[in-house]
Amino acid sequence: MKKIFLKDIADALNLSKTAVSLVLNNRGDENKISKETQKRILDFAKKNNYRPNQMARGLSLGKSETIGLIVPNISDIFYARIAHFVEIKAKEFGYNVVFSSSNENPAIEREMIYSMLNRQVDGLIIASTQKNDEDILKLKEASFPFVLIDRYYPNIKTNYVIVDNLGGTKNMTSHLLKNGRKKIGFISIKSQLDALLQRRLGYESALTENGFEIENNHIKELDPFKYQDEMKGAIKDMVQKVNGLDAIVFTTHYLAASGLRELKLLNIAVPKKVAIISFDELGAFDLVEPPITASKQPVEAMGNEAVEILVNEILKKELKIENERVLQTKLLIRKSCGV
Amino acid sequence: MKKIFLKDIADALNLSKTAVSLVLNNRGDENKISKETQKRILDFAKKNNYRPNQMARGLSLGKSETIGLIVPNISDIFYARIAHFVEIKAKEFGYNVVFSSSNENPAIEREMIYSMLNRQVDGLIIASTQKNDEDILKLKEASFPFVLIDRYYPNIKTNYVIVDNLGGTKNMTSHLLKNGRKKIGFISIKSQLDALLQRRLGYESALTENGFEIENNHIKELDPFKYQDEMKGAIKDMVQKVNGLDAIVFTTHYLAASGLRELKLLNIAVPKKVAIISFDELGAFDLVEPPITASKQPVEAMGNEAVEILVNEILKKELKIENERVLQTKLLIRKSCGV
DNA sequence: TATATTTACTAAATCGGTTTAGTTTATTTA
DNA sequence: TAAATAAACTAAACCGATTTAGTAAATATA
Repeated sequence: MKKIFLKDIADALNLSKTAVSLVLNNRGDENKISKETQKRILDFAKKNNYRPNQMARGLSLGKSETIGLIVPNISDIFYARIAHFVEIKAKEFGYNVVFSSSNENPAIEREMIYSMLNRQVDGLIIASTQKNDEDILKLKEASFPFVLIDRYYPNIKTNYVIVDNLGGTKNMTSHLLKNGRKKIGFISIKSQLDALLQRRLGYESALTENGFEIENNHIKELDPFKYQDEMKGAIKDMVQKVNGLDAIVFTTHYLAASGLRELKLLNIAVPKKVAIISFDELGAFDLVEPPITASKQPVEAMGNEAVEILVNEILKKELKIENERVLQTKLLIRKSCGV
Repeated sequence: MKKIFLKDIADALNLSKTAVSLVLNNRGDENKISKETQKRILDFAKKNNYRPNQMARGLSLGKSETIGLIVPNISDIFYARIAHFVEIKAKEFGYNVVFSSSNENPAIEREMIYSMLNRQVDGLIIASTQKNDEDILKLKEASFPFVLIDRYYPNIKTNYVIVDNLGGTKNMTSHLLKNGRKKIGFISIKSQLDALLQRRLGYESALTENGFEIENNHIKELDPFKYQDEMKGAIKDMVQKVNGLDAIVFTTHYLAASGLRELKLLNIAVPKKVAIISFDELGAFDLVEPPITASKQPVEAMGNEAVEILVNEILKKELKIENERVLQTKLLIRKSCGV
């Protein structure tokens, strides 16, 4: 079963490449290729298992029916799930997905963007490091179809699909206050990401709106690559030293997991002494002890909407609609915040 | 900043496309392009941010510097992590990665294989549904470079990287026996996957080697798509009904998680009444109550080795070495099996 | 000084598709 | 019955790279 090309079909049937190409692209009728010839071509192609070389096709058409997905880290279950739903939705529209991880490094992200452009992806979905204003602007100026997901650039008007980080965290913090907690800490990652800033603002606004002061030493922002080492100190400071906090808001699932791990090692009772709550969750958060209350992100909707917006953008001719979607998180109440 | 092509560089510098192409591919010296001309080309290309169209390049070269990765489901953390390490290693060798999920459907897997071949991937890494003998054989006959990962075809000689499923499960079962458990159950997925068969054999051989009978009603194989519904019944049968088992071996992380969930709902004490142990683990298995003893798979090594073997295969000229790698799992002992 | 070799390039073919601009033959229409 | 139209195709250009087979001018060798 050797590989067969357009020319082979044309030669075998005594036709031109043009005729064969037209028919195989479902444009036989409009180009008045006789039904009989069409059938001959289709049958021969099927029998010989013809499959067009997508490189040649892509070169000729200037497109590839491929979407590029750039995420910080595909082994983070959050982005893995995004990728999963992006892939499913993309396939519905006939697109394949190429992915790359930037590892939170803007230089790698830039490299990935251009590498994908060179590979003629038809559009990009990017969960950006948010330090690439320049390249995002270039994409925009070039009218290249793209959608930001999970992270966006507040100062650049683009299509994006994000969640309401402020609202979600405010909600979480209010939940703790409602449950009687008075001294609530906040553990996040040191980062310029707007999502994390918004989460902090959500925490702060819940406090102030409820008549509490914002205390700087109730807030810890850990190094993104060393948070596991820094967690113990942070928890000790907040809970065991002078602060005596009775609750902690974690801004990511991995911080919450790491935090709980340290709380257990330090023998601090959760939620009795300290309640914890997490922005975003892991599949096993209902199984840990205690089960962790968390704001669940609508990952499936995020993936779906990003693809829908992108495909629309790819196919559209002139219309210039900006799609800015802010989805809501959902608080899953479990036992880590007390009753 | 508009897009620039090889021809533009040639025209601007009054040179031929040939010269420019040779220099940009680092073959200026061997083709006696003067140092001065080389510098002019390199400078101009850099200044104008030239990036070759990879479709044209791929068409011309018959290769794409891209590796295809086909997994059952990218949102399964196990495969997400495989993808992560595959991507990192591939990048080291200068390859990009295209991924697709087969959703355990052999028809989709076949479609993905051919779609990727049409996109001129240089090689494939496949965690197969294991129901595609035909296509795997075709790949082999065509001498197309590929490596199976996680799942292989016992009857087809190929490159593969898998783990010692039998040994790992035997080890797990022995661990339970050593801890004094006498009536050990086995919960798996109904499937033809050799990995799951081996895990069952591992369980059985540990039992027989230690003088225990294999009891068919101690073994449950759940529907892969309905295991969450079937889990409660399985646990009830095994623990609460006549069987009165005192331990359960789960063959995947999601079965263990689901099983623990039901055990908790049924108020069955773990490990006091029933010990549990899991093949493969989730990141939070050390945080759940009780922390789950599990066989950890060497995901990073699997990804790395698969890529190394594949790249070797892609680059090699004649030599025909079969690489069959069976890696060992590592038992992480936690509290779910008793002391 | 005539010939051979080297240097520094280039023209054109090629990869495998798509597409534009025709062409030939048969059928209508005036 | 000649001119116009329609039917059913095809030749060749094109996408943007790589590569083969040369070539003209400069230098070396006999």
